[in-house]
Amino acid sequence: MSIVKSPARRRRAPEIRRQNPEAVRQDILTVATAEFAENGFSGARVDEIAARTRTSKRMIYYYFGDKEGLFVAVLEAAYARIREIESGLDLAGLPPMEAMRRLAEFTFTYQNDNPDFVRLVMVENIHRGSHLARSAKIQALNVSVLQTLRETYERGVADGVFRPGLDIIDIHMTMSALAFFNVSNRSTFSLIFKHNMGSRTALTRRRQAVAETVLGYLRR
Amino acid sequence: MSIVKSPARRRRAPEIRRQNPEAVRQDILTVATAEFAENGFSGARVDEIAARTRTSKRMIYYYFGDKEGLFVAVLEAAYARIREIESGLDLAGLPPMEAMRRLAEFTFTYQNDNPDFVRLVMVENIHRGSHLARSAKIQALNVSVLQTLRETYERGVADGVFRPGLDIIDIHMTMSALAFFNVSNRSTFSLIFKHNMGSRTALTRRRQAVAETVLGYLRR
Amino acid sequence: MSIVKSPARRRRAPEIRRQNPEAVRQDILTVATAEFAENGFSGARVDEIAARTRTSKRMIYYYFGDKEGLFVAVLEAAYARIREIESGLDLAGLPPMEAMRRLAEFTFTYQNDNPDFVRLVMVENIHRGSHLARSAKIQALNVSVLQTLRETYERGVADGVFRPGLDIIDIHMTMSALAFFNVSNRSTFSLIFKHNMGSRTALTRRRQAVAETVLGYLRR
Amino acid sequence: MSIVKSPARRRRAPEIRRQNPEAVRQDILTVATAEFAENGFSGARVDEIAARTRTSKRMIYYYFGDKEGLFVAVLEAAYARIREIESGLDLAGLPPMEAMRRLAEFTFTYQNDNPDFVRLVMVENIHRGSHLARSAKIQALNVSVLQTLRETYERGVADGVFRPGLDIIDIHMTMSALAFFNVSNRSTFSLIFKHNMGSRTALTRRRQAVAETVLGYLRR
DNA sequence: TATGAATGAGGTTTCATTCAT
DNA sequence: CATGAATGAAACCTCATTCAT
Repeated sequence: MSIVKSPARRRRAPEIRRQNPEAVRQDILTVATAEFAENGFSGARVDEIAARTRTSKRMIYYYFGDKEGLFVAVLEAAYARIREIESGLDLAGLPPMEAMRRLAEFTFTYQNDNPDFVRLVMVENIHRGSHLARSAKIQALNVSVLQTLRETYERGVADGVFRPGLDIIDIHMTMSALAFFNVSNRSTFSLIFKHNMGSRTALTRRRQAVAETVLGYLRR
Repeated sequence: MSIVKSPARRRRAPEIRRQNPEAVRQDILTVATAEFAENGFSGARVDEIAARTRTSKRMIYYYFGDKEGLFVAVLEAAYARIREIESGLDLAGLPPMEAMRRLAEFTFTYQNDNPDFVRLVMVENIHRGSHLARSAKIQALNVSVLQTLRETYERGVADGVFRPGLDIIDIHMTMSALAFFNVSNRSTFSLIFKHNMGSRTALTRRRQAVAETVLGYLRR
Repeated sequence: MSIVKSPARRRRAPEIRRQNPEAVRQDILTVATAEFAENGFSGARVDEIAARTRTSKRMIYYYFGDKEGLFVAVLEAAYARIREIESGLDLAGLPPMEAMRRLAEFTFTYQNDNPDFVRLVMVENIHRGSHLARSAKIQALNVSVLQTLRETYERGVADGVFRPGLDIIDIHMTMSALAFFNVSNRSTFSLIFKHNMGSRTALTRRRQAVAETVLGYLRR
Repeated sequence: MSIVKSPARRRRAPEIRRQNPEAVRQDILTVATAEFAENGFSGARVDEIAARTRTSKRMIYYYFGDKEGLFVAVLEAAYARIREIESGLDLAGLPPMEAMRRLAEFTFTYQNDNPDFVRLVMVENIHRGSHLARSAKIQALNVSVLQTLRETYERGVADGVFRPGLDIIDIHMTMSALAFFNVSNRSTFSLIFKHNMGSRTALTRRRQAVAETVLGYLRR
């Protein structure tokens, strides 16, 4: 009880609104991911995000500070997801050639199955990485890929199946580029060349072509 | 737009401001290209474009109808430029392997030299190609590449230097992807992997790697 | 006529809304002066100002950029008014003692008749002069007072009616302080000492006391 | 208030956080005094005050009801402090002229050493004394000054050193005005006249000039 | 054809305050 | 007593677009 007269207390119906904060955060993050992926940073509407959430607009600012803070959190979560799955691939147990094909195909499949991730990365690149640069977490997340790739490549060189002297980053870039493009440029490419890149058969064919291309580059 | 700090209106004497309408259009288009490429569609500001133009906002609406119409025109002009240069490459005069390398390297170089083109395509893909779909001109512009590519490929197959049975679109996609990614994802990639993709030496190295990758895929 | 189809044109009733921009600016400025004087900078509401104006909120931003820009303009106008009247006092035509009394009384009367000016200066001081510091015009406006004061003082010293060796700024400060306080601290002072400082007789008495005080300080 | 960047909640063990309630009140009051003095009533942020406190926002509302109640308490405490010191001056032991000089100089010095007091009074005047009017304590606090002043003045008149017939409140007002202005209008005055009013030498000089002015008004 | 003025609708953000535990 | 979570209302500001001359 307050020791001074309490001014105008509004009693609200006791809805079941008590949530655990982590769930609220997650709810916002999920909705925001979709909205930013769909409309870009400037095109996304905080109002729209709030409306699709179980909480209010006010909570978005409570948890994430501002629109940019929310976008940074969305990016971090998106990168965290792919890197986590990636590190569970267990490539060490496969022969180098197999392992490389597996990695290339995983990259391709993941990005095709998760166009939101690809679109968020596109959006962030339009903004010249300014949000990623504000994130402390990002740096730690992304080194593991290169490590895995390096081990596999070196095994392959030792086995005599891969050309020596290649740059790990080059290999990663090639895999990423071929996988990424298939999602990122699908709209314009399909439109211009009347080629449906999203069909099941097209995806299967292209995934194989991509793996071939990568392996062709590596092969002795 | 605000007029802050310039409340004193200067009534300009009706000089002969008669401009060549095509020049006005071009002026607007040039400025708009930079603005859309820099900030995306939603992030671009009509006011900003008008301010950097030698004409007024009214003219933008007069010539292009609305912001979307302007963006469509910007896209059309950007595609027209690359296709025009592409068709001047004269690949028919070169042996197939050389011609393919030339085409891959040109694609890579052009996109690296014209990041605005790449960024506009990214932006349009974020919008799922909706503006391109409104354009009548685009369709006509982009078939020629495939034609050139097909001829070169078939010459190579006939000469026995290329594998038969490949899909022309696959080849084009591979070239585009590897060239495009180098510009489109430069910000995030550089940031995450601490790898400067824009330096002169990095570009030269990567261009060669890209050409190798493409040729490796084609080679018998 | 536009060369492209015009999207959704809303025809508004042809109200008489065509204003000359200087009038619009003045209208906003007048209303804003009252609002800022009444509620301070943070307490003032742009919405409220707009509502009392013949134009819209949007126009405030069009002409003044933001709330701070508006406040700066309000301050500039307020200072301009008092300095303009001040410079019309024609003190040079009076004997020094008379001239000083006239200046002290004018200062007192003006500030009592224009509490908004006093309150704006209070508000600006709460903000540590940050808005005034942004104004280019202010500096030029306020030198003339000191000049007038100096001439009068020196005439008085020459005539043997004023003590020599006094600081012009000290004299100005004393006049200002005594006049200002009567308005600035009226609320708290009246409340605490049960003394109505605003009545006609109180003002007349106090004005004389203030003039006496200033002249007492100057007198040989 | 936002919790940004600290999403990991620390469930604190229910330590013995039992604080002396008076200490909590004082803590809040100290912080609030600084915040209100710095930013005015509307400009002050309850969140900010809470953040700088050793307790939580809830306690502010528990002890003071609302923002206005807190401001009233801040004002009361500020007035209580100056009046307490004032009553300890022991002017009765000094000859009238000395005593008056002492009082004028004390007023000047106290206000210059306690700009927060001056600023709070400014803020309250902007609000037309509405908070002070709500306070019961204030009235009792401020009569003593006049009493002291009256005794001193009458002694001076009896001694033949002061002019008879002056109004006690006039004298108090003159002292207050000259002292107050030096703090209240320092920002704008310094800015406009390029005169540093806060330096040690400027303060010493001005204090003397103020005392002279007051005594000049009183002197027979 | 050209320009500054004008605007409705909606965008992001902030604030004092209250609730559940 | 104490704390983090929650919130409605309203604040400031921006945007694409149109109008009057």
